Amino acid sequence: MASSTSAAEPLPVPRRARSFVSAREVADLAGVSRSAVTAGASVSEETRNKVLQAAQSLGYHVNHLARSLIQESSGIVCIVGAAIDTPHQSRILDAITRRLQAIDRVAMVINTSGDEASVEAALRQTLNYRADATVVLSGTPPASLVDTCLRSGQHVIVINRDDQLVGPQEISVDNDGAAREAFHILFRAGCRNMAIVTSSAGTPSLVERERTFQAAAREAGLDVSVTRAGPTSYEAGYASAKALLPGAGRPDAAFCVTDLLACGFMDGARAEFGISVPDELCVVGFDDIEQAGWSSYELTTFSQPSESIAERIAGLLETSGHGNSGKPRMVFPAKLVWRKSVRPR
Amino acid sequence: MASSTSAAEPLPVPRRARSFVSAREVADLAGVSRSAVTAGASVSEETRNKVLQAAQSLGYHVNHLARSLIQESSGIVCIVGAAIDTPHQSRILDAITRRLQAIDRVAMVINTSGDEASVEAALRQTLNYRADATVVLSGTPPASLVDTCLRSGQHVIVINRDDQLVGPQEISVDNDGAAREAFHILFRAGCRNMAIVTSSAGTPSLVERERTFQAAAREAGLDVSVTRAGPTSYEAGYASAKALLPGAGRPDAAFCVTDLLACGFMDGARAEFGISVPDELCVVGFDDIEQAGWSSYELTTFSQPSESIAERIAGLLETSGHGNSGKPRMVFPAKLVWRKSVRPR
DNA sequence: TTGTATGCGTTATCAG
DNA sequence: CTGATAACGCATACAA
Repeated sequence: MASSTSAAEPLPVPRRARSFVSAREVADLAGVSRSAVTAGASVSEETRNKVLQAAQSLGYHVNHLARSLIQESSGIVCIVGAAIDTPHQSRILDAITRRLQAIDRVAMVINTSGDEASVEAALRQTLNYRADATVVLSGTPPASLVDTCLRSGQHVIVINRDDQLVGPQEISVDNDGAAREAFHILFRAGCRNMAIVTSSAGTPSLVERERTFQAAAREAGLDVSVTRAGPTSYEAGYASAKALLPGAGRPDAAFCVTDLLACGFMDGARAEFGISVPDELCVVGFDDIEQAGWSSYELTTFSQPSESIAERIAGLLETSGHGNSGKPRMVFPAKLVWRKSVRPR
Repeated sequence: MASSTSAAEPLPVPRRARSFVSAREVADLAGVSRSAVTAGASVSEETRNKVLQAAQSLGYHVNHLARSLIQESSGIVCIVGAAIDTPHQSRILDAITRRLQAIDRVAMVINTSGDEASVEAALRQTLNYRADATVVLSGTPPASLVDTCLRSGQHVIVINRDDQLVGPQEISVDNDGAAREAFHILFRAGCRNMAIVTSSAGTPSLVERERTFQAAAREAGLDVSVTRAGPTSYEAGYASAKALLPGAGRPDAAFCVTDLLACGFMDGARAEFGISVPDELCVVGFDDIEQAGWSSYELTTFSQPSESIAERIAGLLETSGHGNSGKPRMVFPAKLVWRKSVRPR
């Protein structure tokens, strides 16, 4: 300890109340050299133990911030997403954060659900904290965002966004195949007057599902109606039912591009018109959110392989050199989950 | 390019492919001093513009990692939570991340849903990245976690955990008041044979709701049964209904300590026994998750003020000195949301 | 206003 | 194994 009463001392360091201890202090307490603290294997058992004990008693934790200054990797991965309180998005966020931890990365989540102005500010965080990569979940697409990240040489991974962006690595689900399959199971169920229930959001994957379903219908010589009652929500699904199901030429089937829409649609059909599913109306959803399996819905839908997507992200992060090159776009199949909202056969 | 064939060159700096630009480079391009780049106000309009333009064209972003090395604050806030894919938890996570961004902090989320072993590892991240604070959401309680953080002088905020921990600042919801109110509305609805549906998780707030409800019943001279069919989930609620509702002395009311349990319970009651809610069975939930408002449930429940909690957290972070002292525990009321799962009057 | 020095806690390298 | 030293990018203080 320095003498505490010497008044003449300049005391150059204000000695702010640092609560974290440095490797230097550990070395001092252990009575070893500074290098011995962070040395990997080249230390004797005894030295190692002294260091460990000192670190333990002082509560030492490596400062990743300082480490990242020199190393190429910060260990931080930014997850940019909107509507993370939504069943599907929260599940994928859950899967990603778990995976990330498993490979010793940490997730920094940027919520773009706020006002659009804050998106820019939020994005800056990604760069400010020198994230190793940025994962953009489907949703409101901050178009300039991806570009800015790429310009800074960041690793960008984009999920379920089929835009023509070059640079980012893309992971998505086979929306086309699923939409086509959705049409066929409805067709085989005998439905000939189908409707598409979607939202006004214009999310790429949603648009694709709509377009492909419509194309499949056209090929079969069928015309389908499209309803857009608002954002991608339960309420919009309910409102769609209210708007679509009265009248004479009531549809006998609905392809809801999202389970949330589907749940709302089913509830609207039942509560407002007493329609029975699947006897009078068949419904197919997308995402396989938890609620799709609840006994009030028993919704036939397509599951998004959250775990596989998260695993893939982890893989990309681990193998990636600095470039975004090499890996092609990855498309996962969306597996059909048969429940009871479509008549069998 | 350096000559690639000169064998004698020491080539001291490997010059790794740095993708991020430093303040030095901005200064060089702008033709100003290094200090001028990060200087706040003491810079001429002209200099400022040159700097801004250079920064823009180079794609410069301040390195928070380096900055945090010298400053007291890293701007990082750790959110530790389990089951973030759950309606209630995901909503609160959503609220917190939004608030945090509004006050220029960034959320690092640690998912403790994985194996218990990873919790320790995850916790270390908090310390490693020198987070300004750690917010522990209700859920699996890593007991030692809080302690370790506090020992490192970290700011710890704990939500809905009424343990006797000293040190952390606590934010919670008035579980007692709500549970008591739940009992009384069921009592006033004429119910005399009540059941509590809870989980085997042992989460502090859930335990409190159960205990208080039971106490209120006892005061009124009533005996209530308690069912625990598993974790805090829809399935457990469903299973509880299956276990509880056959038999002779079937309850006429259930207080489900969570909306997820309540939804499962209602579905079980209807699907397995054709019981009508609220005519034959009244149900009260807790959390006011989105699904509680869906027309298949119309669940009477208590809302957790996610936004207020998030706001409070932001407030604590902004005003807090280094100590955890001063602020008392904050308890928010849980507002009753009347819907249709309890008979009126 | 600008240049320069110093420190933050690491990692990496090298001489003893 | 130890000690010394050079980065890393920024902030801060001080001198020009």
